[in-house]
Amino acid sequence: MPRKHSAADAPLRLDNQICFAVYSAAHAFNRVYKPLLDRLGLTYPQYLVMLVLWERDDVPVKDIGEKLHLDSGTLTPLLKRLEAAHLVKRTRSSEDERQVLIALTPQGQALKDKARAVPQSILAASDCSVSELVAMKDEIVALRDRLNAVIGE
Amino acid sequence: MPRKHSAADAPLRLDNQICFAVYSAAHAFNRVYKPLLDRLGLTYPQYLVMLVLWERDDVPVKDIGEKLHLDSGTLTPLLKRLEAAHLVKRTRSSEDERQVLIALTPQGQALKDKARAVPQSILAASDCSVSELVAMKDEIVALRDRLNAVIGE
DNA sequence: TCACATTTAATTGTTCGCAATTGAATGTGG
DNA sequence: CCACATTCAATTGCGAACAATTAAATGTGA
Repeated sequence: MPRKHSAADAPLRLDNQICFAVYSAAHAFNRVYKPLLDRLGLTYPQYLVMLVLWERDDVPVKDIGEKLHLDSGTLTPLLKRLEAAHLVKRTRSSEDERQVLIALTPQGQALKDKARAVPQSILAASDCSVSELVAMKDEIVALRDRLNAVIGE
Repeated sequence: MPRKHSAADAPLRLDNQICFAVYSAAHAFNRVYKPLLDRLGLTYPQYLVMLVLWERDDVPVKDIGEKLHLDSGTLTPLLKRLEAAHLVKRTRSSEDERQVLIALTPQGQALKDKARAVPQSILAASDCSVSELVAMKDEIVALRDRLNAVIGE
């Protein structure tokens, strides 16, 4: 009775790993987003930062980091690039000089209108109903939060 | 009737984006994996390459790239680091000298036994039944494949 | 056979992502 | 008031990830 794989190896098989499903799905999203975001002059992580700022402007770096689960080592250079692109302004808070507040420029605000086309294109590319996507999103978020709970945050 | 957000903005809200759910879940996985893989001396992408090689040894770089959706720009330096760690051997194929074949060293093979503990720890961290995880994985893979179909691969 | 296209890795340059450290500003206990 | 810890952003260094290019090997058609 020949077997291609040992049963003991099943947990190590690539196709059985949910982490690889998530990892490769994230890269697939990135590739779908790329041509859309190129038109806005943004990378995907930059787009995420803009999403945060379009919801609430003039926030410290730390708040952005908490929402996106990113630290200053990632955000500081990214925000400097957004500033070089004239989409945001970085200013030290006068109340607390440790903080740097990130505010949208008029161009940064204006980009929001062009960005509205993006979620529509992604929905189309997903080839899936909105309700299915919402259900999946909620499941994935729940899993993510359980993982984050383990590493204590 | 004051509203915090315009309904027209709903598609742009961070928490409504499945892509961000996937993106942040991938990073959460990475953080859970990190202490486990540190013990093996591997990064997460290196672990993925080892998973491929533990299933099938002595494969060209291109095959690894197709399974993991990565290109030579990512894999070449990664494989050189695995070679420097004495886990793999890189040799030009004699039949087709364009190809570089990746083979496990005895140490690379031996690492598989230490790696068996990893999926168990991840399962525990997920705080979720195996059947639920399998169902989620299949959904995410299906979504990923639909996205990949759009960008043509 | 020979020009030409294709395939395969490697290389270069840019941007993330994170650990670890630094330095300045702020908060706190004695 | 002052030593001390904490907070916050910036910096440094390393490892992905990918686009674009290069170079060598191989395949193909006239």
